[in-house]
Amino acid sequence: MTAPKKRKTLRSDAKAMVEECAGWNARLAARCISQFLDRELAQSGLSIGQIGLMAQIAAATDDTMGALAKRAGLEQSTFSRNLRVLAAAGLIEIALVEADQRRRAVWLTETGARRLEATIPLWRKAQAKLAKQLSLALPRRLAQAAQALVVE
Amino acid sequence: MTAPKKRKTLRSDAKAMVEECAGWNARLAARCISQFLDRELAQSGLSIGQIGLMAQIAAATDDTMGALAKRAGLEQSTFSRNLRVLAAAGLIEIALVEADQRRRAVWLTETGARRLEATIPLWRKAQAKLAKQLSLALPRRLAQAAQALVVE
DNA sequence: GCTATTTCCATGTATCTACAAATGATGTAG
DNA sequence: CTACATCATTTGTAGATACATGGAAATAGC
Repeated sequence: MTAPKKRKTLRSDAKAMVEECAGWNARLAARCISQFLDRELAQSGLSIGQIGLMAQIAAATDDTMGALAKRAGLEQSTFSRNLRVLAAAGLIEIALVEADQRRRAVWLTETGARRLEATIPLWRKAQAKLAKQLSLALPRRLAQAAQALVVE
Repeated sequence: MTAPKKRKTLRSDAKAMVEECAGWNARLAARCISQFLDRELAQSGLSIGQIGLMAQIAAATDDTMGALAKRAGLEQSTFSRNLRVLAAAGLIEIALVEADQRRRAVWLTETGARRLEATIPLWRKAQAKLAKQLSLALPRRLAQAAQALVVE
């Protein structure tokens, strides 16, 4: 009647972790879905991440960077850097706010707006294709619940 | 009876995209959940991503890198690079397979195994805390469904 | 007004992610 | 046995992500 081997316990614990960990599963899902959409939308020349960012900007009315980052659920520093890629591509513009020189205002350029517009039908098609394999309510509910975790 | 302004359409389309896009929502959820877990597990000195990787390795029996990457749902190049961080930290070992010098075998070091073991109770606590705010079945089902998208 | 604090954004640093191409080892046709 | 295809992994390149920190502008106290 010796004690069970530690390593065997570790292995089964690890297996449970892999199967059940919300973080692992959420990231795995995000990777797979992003890869799928990136491939479906490859002809647009934009990644699904960039499209999402542009949509965030297009959907906003007059927000500055901090507010946008928060709504996007991104670290302000991450948001800032991601925007630079879009700005370098000529899809958005970033400018100082007259009234408060700390702030930055962001908007789509004409080019950016056209690109986003052109991408929407492709996105709809891809999203529909996706919906055949998984319930779209799933990621939506998950995102909604997850956002509550990081209210600071 | 003029045609509606294009930009207005774009704004509402963008709003729908932000709310409904499975890719955006999945990534948003993954970010929030990972941030939450990283903070809960900060004292372990490991990120939830690293913990997940180590669990994958511990759960496997005798796989080499390609197979592991596939099960982890990661690009093999991504997997390879992520492992290097763990190897540099002395948590895993990577070695050539005798029989086929193209392949690499991977396992936890003694240190790595102890670290993972020590982290499991913390992870359980964090996961339980998480479960109070969202159904753990949600990410699990999503991951399962999403993996089907990228079978090649 | 003038200093101290706060606010907003950018940068330094490090990891995660993926696609394309390169490298190196093994298998195979002739 | 040699050239060629195939396979497993790494490297090149580029973007995404976050924490800690830095720097400039605005606000609060006095």
